[in-house]
Amino acid sequence: MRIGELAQKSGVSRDTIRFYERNGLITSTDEDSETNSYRNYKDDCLVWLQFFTGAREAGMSVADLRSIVEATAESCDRDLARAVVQRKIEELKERADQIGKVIQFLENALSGSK
Amino acid sequence: MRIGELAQKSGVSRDTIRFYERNGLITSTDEDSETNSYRNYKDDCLVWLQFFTGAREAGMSVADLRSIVEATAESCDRDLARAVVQRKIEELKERADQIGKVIQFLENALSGSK
DNA sequence: AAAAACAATAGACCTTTGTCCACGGTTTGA
DNA sequence: TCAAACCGTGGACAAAGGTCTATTGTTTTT
Repeated sequence: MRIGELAQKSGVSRDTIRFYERNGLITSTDEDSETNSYRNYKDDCLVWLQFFTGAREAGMSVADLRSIVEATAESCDRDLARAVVQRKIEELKERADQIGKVIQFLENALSGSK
Repeated sequence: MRIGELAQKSGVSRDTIRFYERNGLITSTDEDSETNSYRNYKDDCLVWLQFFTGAREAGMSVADLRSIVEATAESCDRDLARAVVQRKIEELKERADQIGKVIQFLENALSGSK
């Protein structure tokens, strides 16, 4: 599929898709190298983009995402991928904990101000 | 206390404290307006700064923090403050949920790649 | 075939969140 | 008293994450 379709389906703007691509988060092929230079995306790009959107909301950086994408590439060591992803999971859990603490603080503030 | 002491106690740099102050997160008084223009901070600034640090780690923006600070100011309506803080708590919970989803996705990816 | 819609690239621009620096005053300890 | 340590201001700089525009080329639609 072309970028417009992918953008529409994923809810991620064309510019952002190209930005992600420049940053190694997704890849495309040239759909027809003789006539145009349009990017062509496989269906799994859509899944990735949806993941990226959620992950960004969860506070992961583009660099984080790239390291996951890279580690899980076909060519890569399965154990390495596992380690990288495991590490990111740990970081996410820490962040979730931190959020919990902040919620606590705010709830205390609320009840303390009664 | 002066900015250096506050910085040292809070672990927040002087520059960042001034930055926060410019952005309405904390306030100071002029310790001795005749001789110098040094800022003077009350003890509760330390508590705020510690909260800010945790909240930033949790993904809250400086603007978020400012709205909390403003709403909870003495002069403000108690109910308004409650509403603002409640809203921020909701947002934090949403973020925590989002993190949970991302963790799920990553764990699936891990077990799916076996 | 002509217009409308879509795509590519390069580069400018924007916001957020700080950090660093230079320059000039103020305090403080030896 | 004199240097070291501290403080203030203003402004430059930076990195991240996009967004927008201009220009040009390709498809599609009518």
